[in-house]
Amino acid sequence: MRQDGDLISRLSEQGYRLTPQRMLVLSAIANSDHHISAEEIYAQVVAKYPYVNISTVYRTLDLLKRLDLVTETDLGGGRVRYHPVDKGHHHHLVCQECGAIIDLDESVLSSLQSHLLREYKFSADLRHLAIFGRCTNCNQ
Amino acid sequence: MRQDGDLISRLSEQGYRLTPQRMLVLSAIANSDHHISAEEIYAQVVAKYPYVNISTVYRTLDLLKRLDLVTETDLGGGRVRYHPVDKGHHHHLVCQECGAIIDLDESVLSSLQSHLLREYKFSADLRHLAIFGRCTNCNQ
DNA sequence: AAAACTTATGCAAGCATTTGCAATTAAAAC
DNA sequence: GTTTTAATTGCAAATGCTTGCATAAGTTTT
Repeated sequence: MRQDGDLISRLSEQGYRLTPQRMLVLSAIANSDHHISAEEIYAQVVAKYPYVNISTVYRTLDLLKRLDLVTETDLGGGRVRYHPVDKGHHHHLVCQECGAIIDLDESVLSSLQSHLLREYKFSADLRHLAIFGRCTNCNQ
Repeated sequence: MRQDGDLISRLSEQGYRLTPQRMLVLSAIANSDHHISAEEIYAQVVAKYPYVNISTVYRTLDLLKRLDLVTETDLGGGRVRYHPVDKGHHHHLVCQECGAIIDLDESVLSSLQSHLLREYKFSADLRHLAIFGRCTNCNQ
């Protein structure tokens, strides 16, 4: 709980206003123990402060992405999920058959990252990738 | 031109009906020289056969995905793009700054694929991946 | 502390895509 | 060749997310 101080101070450092709406979005993300969706954030925010629009949630998420404070990952299921950068990066293997999600350490993709930088001079953002496929069970 | 015979025969082999709508979607994909979007397919289809609904286009694309005849790739820009599987797989490095797209040979990810299979028993679908990041120019 | 400027929000409309349902079409059974 | 059954479509509504615009709130200048 209450690890949102970091996100909040980063925002104000950079000259952004700490509106009530933003504070609520920030603490919803910081206090969540999983990869949270915009809809889930919105539900938490509205519970405390009813007159907030969901577009404000999306705009705040957009800001946090631009400032590299949260990562955005599409884990399937039709909605994108968010995770604070300072809680560590990792990747996900998503089974398209049963929906199982296997967490993967960041290091698994680090050689790919350096390969792309060396051969293509491309700085890949591989902080939070979802790789789709089939897990052992579903691959029979 | 006219490489859609393959897609069409594959569909009928598997017992699916070859409706006019499907034929038009199929030939739009097969005759396109780039990664085509649903909206582009729809425009081509409607030009020849006006009473087609866009949901039919999406449903046909869905069918083709399930049958592994086309791949779906999110290259950014808010819409997903489609490509026939038999025209070869490759990956894309997408620059989030300038939008440049660098094509990447399939082989670049084959060692990752075998690693995931060996270590995690996960059969990753790495046929047509988009990796986001920054190209040389935009990375200053 | 009022005026001028900038930032952030709410609202409504828009976009790409999906889905439920009823109507149409084709295939299978008789 | 009807009847029964199943597959496919169109339509309209819904979903997740984005955007334009007017209002509101906060900053800066004077």
